[in-house]
Amino acid sequence: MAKAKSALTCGCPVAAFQKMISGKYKLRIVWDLKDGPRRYGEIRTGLLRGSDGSSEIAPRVLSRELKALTESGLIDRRDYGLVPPKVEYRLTRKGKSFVPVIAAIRDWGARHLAQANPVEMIAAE
Amino acid sequence: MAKAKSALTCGCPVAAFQKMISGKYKLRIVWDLKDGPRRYGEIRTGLLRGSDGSSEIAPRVLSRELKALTESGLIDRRDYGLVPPKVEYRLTRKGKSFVPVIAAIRDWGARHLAQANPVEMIAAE
DNA sequence: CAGCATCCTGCGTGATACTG
DNA sequence: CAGTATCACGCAGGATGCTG
Repeated sequence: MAKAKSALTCGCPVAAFQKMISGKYKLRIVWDLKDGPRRYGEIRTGLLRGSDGSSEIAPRVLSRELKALTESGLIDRRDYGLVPPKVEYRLTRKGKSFVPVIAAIRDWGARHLAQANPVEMIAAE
Repeated sequence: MAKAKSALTCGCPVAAFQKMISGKYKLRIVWDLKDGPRRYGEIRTGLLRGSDGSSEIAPRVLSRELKALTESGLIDRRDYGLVPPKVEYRLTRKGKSFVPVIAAIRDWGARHLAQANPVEMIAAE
């Protein structure tokens, strides 16, 4: 069995998953978007909060992550095409289906990675 | 709320998670180990099967992944200290608790990433 | 406001050779 | 068998400046 073995799916969804969420912000972006559409600047600001204070996020980086996520089909880009520009990103159906997975990751992380005080971290959001 | 904000935990388990499983093989190693202890060579061979045929895995790479996983507390290294060498890697309790998360990832990946034929991929293992 | 263009740097990854 | 040592490379990611 398991005749399907193309390079992308590679018989191992995990590899594809890793590629899809590679990058420091992709997971967090999807997570932040779970509450509804957000504008570019909002995402950017949201990522700074909670980050390890590593200055700012290069627009180039965020832009690429966003584009990658769009091409992955997790998020959708809506350009209102006006001046000043207004662009919103929102989760696609696929993206929404992915949220529980991130929740599982967060939950596990809160239990096993947070030596600090897990309770507060869970209550954090 | 959320007073805890060290760089490692960073108020965001996701970041720590990403660091922990960064690397192409870590997730797959943990997954392969879920069935029981495995020797270095077995892991190596196991990783080749299902990989995108990108030749072999550099020992240096596998070694580092294994060491990182050990330091993360996900796996445990047991050296039998004999000649020829025999070393087994097995999941720790923490590692075992992580398996369901990978399962969730695999499950989601099988449903949303496998354009080929998801049914066979699920049945694959 | 929401990006794109350019340069630069560190690290993850691969290949090869060697060792206890 | 289970690694370590060394070299090399590509790419993610940061910094800065500019644009429609």
